Amino acid sequence: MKGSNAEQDYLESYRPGDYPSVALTADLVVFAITGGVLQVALVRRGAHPFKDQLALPGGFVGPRESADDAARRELAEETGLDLGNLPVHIEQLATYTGPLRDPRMRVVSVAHLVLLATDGSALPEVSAASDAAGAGWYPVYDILHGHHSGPLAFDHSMILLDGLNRLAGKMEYTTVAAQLLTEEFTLSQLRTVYEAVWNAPLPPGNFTRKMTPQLEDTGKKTRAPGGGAPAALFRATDRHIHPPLARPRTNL
Amino acid sequence: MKGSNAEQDYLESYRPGDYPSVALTADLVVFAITGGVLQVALVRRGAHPFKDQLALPGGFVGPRESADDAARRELAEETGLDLGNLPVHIEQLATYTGPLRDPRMRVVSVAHLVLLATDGSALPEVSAASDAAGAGWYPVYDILHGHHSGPLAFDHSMILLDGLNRLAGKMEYTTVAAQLLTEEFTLSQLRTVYEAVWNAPLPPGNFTRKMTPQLEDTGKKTRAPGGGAPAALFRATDRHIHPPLARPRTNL
DNA sequence: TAAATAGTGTCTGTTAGACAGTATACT
DNA sequence: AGTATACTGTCTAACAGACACTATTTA
Repeated sequence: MKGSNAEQDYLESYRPGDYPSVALTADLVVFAITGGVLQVALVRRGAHPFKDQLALPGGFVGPRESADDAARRELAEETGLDLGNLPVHIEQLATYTGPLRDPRMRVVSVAHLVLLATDGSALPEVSAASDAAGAGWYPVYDILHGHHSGPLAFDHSMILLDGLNRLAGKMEYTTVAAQLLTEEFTLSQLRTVYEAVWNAPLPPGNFTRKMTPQLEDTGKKTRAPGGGAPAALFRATDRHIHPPLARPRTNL
Repeated sequence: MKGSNAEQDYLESYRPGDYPSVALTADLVVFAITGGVLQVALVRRGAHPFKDQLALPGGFVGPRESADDAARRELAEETGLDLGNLPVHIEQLATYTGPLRDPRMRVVSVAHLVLLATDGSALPEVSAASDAAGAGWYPVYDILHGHHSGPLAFDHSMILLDGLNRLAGKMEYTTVAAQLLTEEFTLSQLRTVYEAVWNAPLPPGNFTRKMTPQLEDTGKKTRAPGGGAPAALFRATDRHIHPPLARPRTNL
């Protein structure tokens, strides 16, 4: 049943017109931490529809790549970051299929959640994409509140909110938060990530006690930057936190 | 900037050939409980590729519907169930975009997790789909182990596994498990659902104590079926369980 | 010395986990 | 009566939450 006859057989089983076709894009919700604030990478649209409004970066999925491959390629293209070197966390978020979400034509977007590693102070370089008049980092909670910006293009505000909720939820029971930091980090830095994403303060002492057994101790210590004791450097493990870390009331 | 000129403008901004197009399907991971065992609805393929192998039900997303709408329509068509009446839980699971997952052409599948309400004994009716030679319910863990069946068509084994993991994980911190039962249910029935999905026994006493405050008490009681005290009937709420219910070692 | 940060100790209230015990119904 | 199921009580160990306290560094 596996000769060329059978092949001929099923290759005829679909004819053009039997099925609707759609354009497929990979959209990116790229998060990074700066100054204790959760930031998202956005581009400003140069063309209609939603001209001059902010949008998530993204682009078409090529004929021979998966959506995840496309997400990696787009990330490199739109931000100039090379994923080969940097430890970048990418996971599929959700797929948005509303038939009218793009007025031009049927576009289905597979959204991806991307976490960039930073040392908590310097932003990773962001270069403008070819089809965007500008690109930059924006504080997530400001964008979601619509401060100084207005809504995002298409249904990107909803995608961004879904991305934030995914990240915030996953941080309760995994150590994903470490993906927003360099390979070695202190518990203070990690706590800063939690506070930035959850938009709520956490008591330092209890945070240390809860997280320490979930991480790998490198044995190294930091030199204290502006006064204070040197902090131990940890490395992330893929452990599940059980029981999860309790999240305070959401401050969105 | 919003006149018909601008409209003309952006309608020209994409020409055929600028972007690759794909066929979009909605695939269903339909779960139900019978006899304390988690079952999944599968169809047997009548055509190549993967002829005569078991597959998840699904079908093309129409030009004017979202993937979620298509999932609801397919569920009604393939199982003969009317979702207007029954309380059926549907949520998007993930999207599978590997360029070679269907040898005939580029097919992107948005998988959905579907939970059918049963009383724990009778199976919901399943009628064969038009393009499938047979349809039925199969124990999930048997299928995943490949007992008496072999692997599923396409990448459907992975989709099924993802669906199981999503459900099992969500049951730790929500009351989704109640979506596999009728509107009013006893704690024993709910515990049966947990045991079927997690494939592990749970101590009845502690389960009752943990779950009772998460549910709405109807005040009613069951008549005891085969000896034993009458059980209180509860209704599901959308509460988050905090802290989550601990899951025993996975028995997959 | 003063200030800032890291990390530990301590106390209390809550809960999981284990399991015994009691209550209620059917056969 | 015997049995099966529902539910509550009890005990212990572990943990969260709150907060004080010590230690180590820089200015």
